[in-house]
Amino acid sequence: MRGEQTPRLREALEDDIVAGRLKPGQRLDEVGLAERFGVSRTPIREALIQLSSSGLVEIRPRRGAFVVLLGPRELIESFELMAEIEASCGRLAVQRMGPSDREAISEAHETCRIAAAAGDEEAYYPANARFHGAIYAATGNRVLAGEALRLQRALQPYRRLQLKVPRRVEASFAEHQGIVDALFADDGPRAAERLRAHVLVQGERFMTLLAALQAESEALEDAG
Amino acid sequence: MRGEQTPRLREALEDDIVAGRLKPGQRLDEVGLAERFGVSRTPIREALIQLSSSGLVEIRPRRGAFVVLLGPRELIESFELMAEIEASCGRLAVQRMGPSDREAISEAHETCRIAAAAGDEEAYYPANARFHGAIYAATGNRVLAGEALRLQRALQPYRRLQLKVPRRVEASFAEHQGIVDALFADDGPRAAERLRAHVLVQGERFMTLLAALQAESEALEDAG
DNA sequence: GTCAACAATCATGTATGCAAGATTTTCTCT
DNA sequence: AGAGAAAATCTTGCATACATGATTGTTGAC
Repeated sequence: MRGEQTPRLREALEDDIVAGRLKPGQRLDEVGLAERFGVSRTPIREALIQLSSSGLVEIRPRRGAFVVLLGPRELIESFELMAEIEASCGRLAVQRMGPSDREAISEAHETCRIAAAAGDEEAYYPANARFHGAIYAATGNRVLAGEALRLQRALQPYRRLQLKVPRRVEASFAEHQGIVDALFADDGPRAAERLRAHVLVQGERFMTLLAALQAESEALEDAG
Repeated sequence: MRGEQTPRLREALEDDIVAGRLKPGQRLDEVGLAERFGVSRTPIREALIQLSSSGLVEIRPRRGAFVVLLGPRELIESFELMAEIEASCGRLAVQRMGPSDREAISEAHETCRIAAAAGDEEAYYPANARFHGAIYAATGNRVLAGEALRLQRALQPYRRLQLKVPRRVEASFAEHQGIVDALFADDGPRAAERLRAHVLVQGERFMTLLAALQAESEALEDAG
């Protein structure tokens, strides 16, 4: 056995969670994961601890590790934090982005346009992540960009649940257009405001969906 | 042996780092720490992994764990992130703070005043942390407040090095006064701007100090 | 039939053992 | 004596073992 299992395991689990193969609330059995990856519990535990620090996993003492399931309040608060950070990124990006940053943003935006025009939600997700990532990178602040990326991933499992919101992709792309316009007009405050609104409205859309789902499940409970 | 060593160890190490008893760049030997705390390496390792995720420790594969020593660039970037988050907190606090929040801010501010008037740097530190913490809490957003607190602690070891900057405490308190004025005048944008400036200027002061220290050490090298 | 208590089972938390990479020391050659 | 290579030492990364708290299943009483 030649070293460095933990990073690989962390990434694999992270991918599984972000991609939705491991669902929020699901329990992560150490022995099961150890068998699945062909390692002992030790590196699995270390990977889980790292994931708990990045917000994707919750470890309850003596109870085990669970894929984080944010409650409504935490979700709202997380989206608000995300909105604030994205707004900051937008303002700073306007001040500092160079030609290659503009190119990266334009390119990701075009990829979004294609996916949106085709109504291809599966393609829109990664394009959207790249678009926002390009804005983070354009700030030139790696610490800030790293925080933004971490939060983006932590919230990804919940964005995934928005699949059924009608015309979601079209609305998102229209907002992107407004953001790009502000960025390329070197209007920092406007870019910040539009990014903030873009993220907050996502959160709100999600909460609406959540309320609908809860009402539905309660109706089922009453019926059953 | 009755469970749950890891959290205790994490807190103890965190305190040591934040309080400066473990200095940036210092190596953290697993065996040594295990002996010191009277446990095996396993919970020590887990605590170190957690600290690495919260930004206080850096783990280099096969090399060991080190108290994080941010380079100039990372320091500037971290202070900028902190400034953005604090600005957001200020703006949101104006929108949402209740009477008890105002009281907590006032109280912490008065404690700062006393420490500043006495020129008591040791007392000013915790009072300053409480003042900022009261603003985070006033946002009503626990996720945001948690992030702000995490960053505050990650940067604490570097703030500590500013001890020798002349009239630092007086300048800081004067800035606090401006922040409080804006907050209590319900002027969100102004509070945000003043908080941003307050944190950024701290970073700049620190960088100036750092440059001076480096010049000094280089002069010593040349002489020796 | 339901609930409670107890026993058996299971998973986690920690300790210990071992292999491999990193570091330091020593030895050799120039 | 200094530089480089080889060996000894040390430390980390992972595997395994074991004890304790959690969970589940069973039995018995009401």
